[in-house]
Amino acid sequence: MSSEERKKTRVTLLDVARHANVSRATASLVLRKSPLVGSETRMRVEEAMRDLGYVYNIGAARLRVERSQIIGAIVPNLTNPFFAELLSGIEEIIGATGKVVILAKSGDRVEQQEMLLRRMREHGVDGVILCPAARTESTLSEQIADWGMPVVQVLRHISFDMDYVGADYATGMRQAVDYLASLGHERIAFAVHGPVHSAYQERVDGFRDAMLSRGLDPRVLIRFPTQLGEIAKATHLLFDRATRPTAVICFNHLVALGLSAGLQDCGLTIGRDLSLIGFDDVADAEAIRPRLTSVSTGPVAIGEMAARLLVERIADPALPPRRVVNDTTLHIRQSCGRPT
Amino acid sequence: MSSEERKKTRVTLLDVARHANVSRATASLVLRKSPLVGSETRMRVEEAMRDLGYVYNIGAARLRVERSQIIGAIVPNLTNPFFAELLSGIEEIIGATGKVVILAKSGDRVEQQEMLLRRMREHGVDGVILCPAARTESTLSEQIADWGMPVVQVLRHISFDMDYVGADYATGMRQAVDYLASLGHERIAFAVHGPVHSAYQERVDGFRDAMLSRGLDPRVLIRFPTQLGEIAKATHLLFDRATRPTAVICFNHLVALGLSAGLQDCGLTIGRDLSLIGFDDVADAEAIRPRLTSVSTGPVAIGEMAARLLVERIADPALPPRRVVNDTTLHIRQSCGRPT
DNA sequence: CACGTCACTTAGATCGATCTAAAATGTTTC
DNA sequence: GAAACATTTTAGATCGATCTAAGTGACGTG
Repeated sequence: MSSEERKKTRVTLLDVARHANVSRATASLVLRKSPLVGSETRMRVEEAMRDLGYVYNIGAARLRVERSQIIGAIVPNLTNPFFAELLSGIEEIIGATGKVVILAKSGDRVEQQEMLLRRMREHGVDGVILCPAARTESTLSEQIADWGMPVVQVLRHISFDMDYVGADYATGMRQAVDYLASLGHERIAFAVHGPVHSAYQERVDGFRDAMLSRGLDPRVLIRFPTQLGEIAKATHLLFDRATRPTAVICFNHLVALGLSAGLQDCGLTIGRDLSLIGFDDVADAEAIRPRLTSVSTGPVAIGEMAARLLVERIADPALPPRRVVNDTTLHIRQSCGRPT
Repeated sequence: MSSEERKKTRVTLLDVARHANVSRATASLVLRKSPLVGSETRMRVEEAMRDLGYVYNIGAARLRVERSQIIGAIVPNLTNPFFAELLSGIEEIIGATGKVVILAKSGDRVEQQEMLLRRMREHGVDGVILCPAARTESTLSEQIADWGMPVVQVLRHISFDMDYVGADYATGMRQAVDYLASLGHERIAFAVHGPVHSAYQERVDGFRDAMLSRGLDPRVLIRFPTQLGEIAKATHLLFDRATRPTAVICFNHLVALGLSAGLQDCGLTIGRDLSLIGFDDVADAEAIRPRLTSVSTGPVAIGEMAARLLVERIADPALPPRRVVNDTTLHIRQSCGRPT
């Protein structure tokens, strides 16, 4: 019990076994709650574990059984609250199953992502939840299959051969466009930013399709800087073209936040001078003023679902690949009005 | 090379050795870049590794050497962007040293935290960065010492015997109070929320000391709900007392965001009708309108510093405990004016 | 009383790396 | 040509768990 004795060498199962007058094998059975051991023996062993302050060594166990109880999560970055919420959902579910999450950010760089995947394999992760970096080759999925590593794609996908959890961006776009159109808007811009990936493409395509089916001009894509601070300063991009839009749909929470700020800086009143619709709707969104009408994609729920899928995939690698596409909902608040 | 052969049994160092016509020991030396092996042999082994698609098994290695290359990070939650930024800093530094971060959230619950610490010990983490849950007993530090586990406290501290990295909340408070006082404010409220812990206490004490040294009444502490959505709705608490404050200092980013929204909902103009100062200044802060004057604590830098300290602590457990207290800076923007 | 059954218990091999101590090989030196 | 030395290489034990296959009693039965 006292700290000095234990400090040098960690307490091992063999120590426990000796202390309880049983064999290592029996102690191991107690550890794994096997029904084979007698209740009197079980109690003796459990007491010995407490007495000695025994700590299970998962690493050693993993050498025998093929299960590390570690899963990996790779996201582009963490300062974007959207990914933080995603991660929160992942950690919640994985933690509840007794596993542990290794966290890493790729910075949307393919080489970094490759390095991280290797590192995770070295750690023997049971599986990985991956939000693929922009420009990830689809051949990565073959490599992953080759490695025999269970992987769930989240938010973005590079292959149909791996599980995927995301949101229905196209429908979200349609909801936004339809709502604006119903208010009478015709010149609607889509404010995009960041690298191109499947989620980007789906939003852009969704925007175009929704606009076309309304008979509206789908070509007004305006590209904003990546950094939040720069977006507000670039607000003028909205007005640099011949025909000025009466409404803007934002690519994500960052763009919405930036433009909301930028428009106010220009002295414009959102919802009156220009209508604004956000995308993603992270937790902070409800505290922005003016209240932003926004398409919600539910990052926490996506993270939870991805974690569940990964757990199932690990349990049964032969399962056919599944795609879970969450519904989006349009939260109508106060940033949209009739065009002027 | 082809996927079928390898799928059953993972490629081991022994396979590599055989393929390169050397012993397991030699292959191991190559792996660890020992200068002992001849350059011709080294090349042969490295080629074999590539040919067979060998992946290092850290878990197996860890059984011999006492180093898992895993560190743990425990934070109260992840949806608060403050902690997400902290984590981003941690991951950045730990990742750069070739280690990996296990992430977990305690939900500010002591039992959960205890369970997580145990789980991390089972995984043999080399050390832990811990933001202690509220109401953590200071005896935890003795247990941790007993375990011989390197731990760095971040943002909150429970003991002087462990390393600590945080921000100088007291000085931050003084900066805020001084600034408001210099504008002529005398009735300044401190809007707090959440559980009580060292960082909470330091802010409260800092507020009181700063107010007292200006000869102002330090007793106006107003407690707001924990959830962001509730804060805005509770804004009226500011005006429920006999003498209404002319300025409010916010406990953190969430309170600042909530009150900023709530005040606007009341039809008040921030900076004119009431002055508001934020605390923490996460990345989003620069995009809030009106621009919030705010005390910045630099979460990313704190995370980075904590990670560096942990790495040093792991390298030399005998080091005396250190405390790193980052300076805070007051970012003056537009949410404060003269009292009316 | 021998034998089969039931309920536990255990010895020893095993997972994939590292480490020690010794062996093999090559090079100088006298 | 042998001893001394430097340079590489290796056999085998080891880390702490799990797993297989076999062992030990106790008990009931024909």
